[in-house]
Amino acid sequence: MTRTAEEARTWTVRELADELGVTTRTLRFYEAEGLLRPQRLGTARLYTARDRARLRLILRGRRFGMTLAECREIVDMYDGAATSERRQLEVLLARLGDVARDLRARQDDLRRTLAEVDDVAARCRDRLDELG
Amino acid sequence: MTRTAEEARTWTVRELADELGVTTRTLRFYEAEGLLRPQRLGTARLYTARDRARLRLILRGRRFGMTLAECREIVDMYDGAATSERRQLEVLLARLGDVARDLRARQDDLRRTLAEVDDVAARCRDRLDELG
DNA sequence: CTTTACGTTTACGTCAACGTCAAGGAGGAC
DNA sequence: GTCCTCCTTGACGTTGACGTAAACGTAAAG
Repeated sequence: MTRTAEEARTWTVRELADELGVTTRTLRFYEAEGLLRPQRLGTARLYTARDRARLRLILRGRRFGMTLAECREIVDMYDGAATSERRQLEVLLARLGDVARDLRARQDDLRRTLAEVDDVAARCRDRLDELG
Repeated sequence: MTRTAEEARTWTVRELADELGVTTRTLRFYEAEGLLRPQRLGTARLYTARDRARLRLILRGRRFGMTLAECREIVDMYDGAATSERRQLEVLLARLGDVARDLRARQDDLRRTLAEVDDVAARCRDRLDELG
């Protein structure tokens, strides 16, 4: 499977939905919200590797508790990275900095949470040991 | 400020809400949902350090996209860690393991996301360099 | 004693993110 | 042809997590 072959591949709604664990309703909803713009083959939707990549980004954002509006901002940024307009690149770079900062804050948050959970687990084990 | 002094301190709805960046409506809602059980001074709510700790846990869960039901499970677990019933401790320990696994998966997810964001930012900078 | 600034409960409203249902088109199997 | 299955587009329903408004209590300030 060459690179071009992989990138030329397309998906139907069902294929893409099943692969990424969402319903077809979700895909249509995202399209109505302007997050995806699959091509059409007649009336049927046809998703490219690019659409698939966008969708994966969106779903990851959702897992982090982002709203669809925030997800859209992110995926649009990824698309904007190919521009050649100086001003747009600068704006984009600044936004990316914000996003990165936010992500790092989340990492810290997550680290603390995990440490606490591990701590509670340790206390549990101690109690169990005490109980023989 | 001794330890006991700090732990003996109480908060009104407004104080707690303002400090943790939520509305009083949210605190009352959480109470109605059984996530918080502040004492009463007459009819007024009085939150202890313990309530505050629970609330912080809940809010952190929310930031991670957890539902209130999931948050409740977590905070109840923290409370349950002091039990002396063997069976309950074992169940709790197992659940904690699940939670920890999930958290670690999220960490990986975050790491990948951050790497991608950094990558896009780097490509931006390259483009800017090319443009002089 | 009234005003002002809180607090309270109860009830209904809202918004996001879909689910669900109805009514039908397109294309293959038989 | 006629099923059958999958797809389509609306349109309305649902759920979670609050917001908002009404109607009232309370306690300190002037």
